[in-house]
Amino acid sequence: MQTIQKVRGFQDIYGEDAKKYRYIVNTFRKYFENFNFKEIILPYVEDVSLFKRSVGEETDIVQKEMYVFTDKGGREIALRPEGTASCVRAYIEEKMYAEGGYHKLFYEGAMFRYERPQAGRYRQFHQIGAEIFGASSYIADVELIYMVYSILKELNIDFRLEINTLGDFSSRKVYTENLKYYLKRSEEKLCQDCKRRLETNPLRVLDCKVEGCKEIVKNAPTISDFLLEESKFRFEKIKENLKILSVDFIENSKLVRGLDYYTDTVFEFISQKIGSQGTVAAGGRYDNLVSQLGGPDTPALGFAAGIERLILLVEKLPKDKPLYTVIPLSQDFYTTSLLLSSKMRNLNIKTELILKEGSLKSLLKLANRLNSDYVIFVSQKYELKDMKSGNQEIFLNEENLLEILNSGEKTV
RNA sequence: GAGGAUGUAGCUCAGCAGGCAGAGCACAAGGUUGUGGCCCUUGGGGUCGCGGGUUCAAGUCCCGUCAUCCUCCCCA
Repeated sequence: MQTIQKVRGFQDIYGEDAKKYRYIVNTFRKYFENFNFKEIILPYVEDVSLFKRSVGEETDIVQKEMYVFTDKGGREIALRPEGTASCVRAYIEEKMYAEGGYHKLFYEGAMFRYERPQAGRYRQFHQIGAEIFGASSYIADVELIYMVYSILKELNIDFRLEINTLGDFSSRKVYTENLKYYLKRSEEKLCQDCKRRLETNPLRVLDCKVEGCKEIVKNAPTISDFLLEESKFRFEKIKENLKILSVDFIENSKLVRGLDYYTDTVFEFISQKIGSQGTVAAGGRYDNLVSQLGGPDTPALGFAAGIERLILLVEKLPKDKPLYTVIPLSQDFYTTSLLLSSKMRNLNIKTELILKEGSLKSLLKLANRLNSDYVIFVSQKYELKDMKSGNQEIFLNEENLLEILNSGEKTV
């Protein structure tokens, strides 16, 4: 019979990777909790137009990477390619703004983009991210960056942080026109990709790695000449405060983001250890997006991290609890073993009850492969064996054994 | 969407002048009379990714296809 394989670009995450996945998510959640972000559990599908209007009609994500289908009611639906759009939609639709103040939300889950699979890049991938709505102060930018920085530090990942400012919508628009005008004059010397970028996203040309393009970009107008005082002030304050918080960063005036909605602050956490330019987390401010999607004028900012990419970078997992493996020495002791295991688990002891039959040798071998720290042989008596030292101690009744286990003193 | 590499045992891979499909690890049994790891012996395991073609003969050559990895593009 022909076996069925998983769909291209999709993956089963199990074993060590699943452990890393959970560890990463739990670490993020711990910080979200401490920074008082509230979880929002979002749908995996949205109306296609949501992404067209937020991510940008011209972006690759919308143009060629979205999973789009028509449902039985004739609705044009997309599997979400990112989380921010849904978050903003929910903020508006649920009228959170009506409560006043500001809102700090986080989400986690699968995203879908139809693209060529690569290391740390899948068609279904997972992001964890957070958004802040209604906070215009630069202190929000600082805190968001600081939080992500702290999380990645705790995960013990090797990364660098790059930050930039794109200015507000109008000055960015003016700048983009100027840049385009400048690049047009040297269009012939640009690489094929950049000729295309000139039309789709001129800012991207700044980031091109081709020598010829780098040469042209060198004398191009820079965004800083077009920034409003307000934007300059924000950026300076952010840098100043990040330094005070001991956050290491690199100012990269060529850093641009692929999504259309960013304004002012943008940042990227990059690790050299993975390919594709190595971005593991990124985000920025998007002060116009909420109103653009029909909500009240609301400043906002956020970030998202790619969990698969982080899995590639996490090396050490926190230590597991010690494992106790219960081996009944014959079927006569199955019931006794079940009772013992159940009592151990009630004491919050990680307990593996051996579920198969076989020679003692094979069962002990199995216990060894399960990385058992201790084994308990069950017969008329109980024998506690320390797998590291090989020492054993005999207990004549369950009570005495449980007492020792509960006290945490392994005398063997 | 463009370019390149690779698919042989559960895993890592060898085999290519077309000529009986292999090794190490893992697994199982035993050596060791219910006690793991180290060592030794023996054993079970394969549609050589899939489909077609060339040939007396194809894992090996040719075409197609699917999948994986890498470089771009793009993104987290």
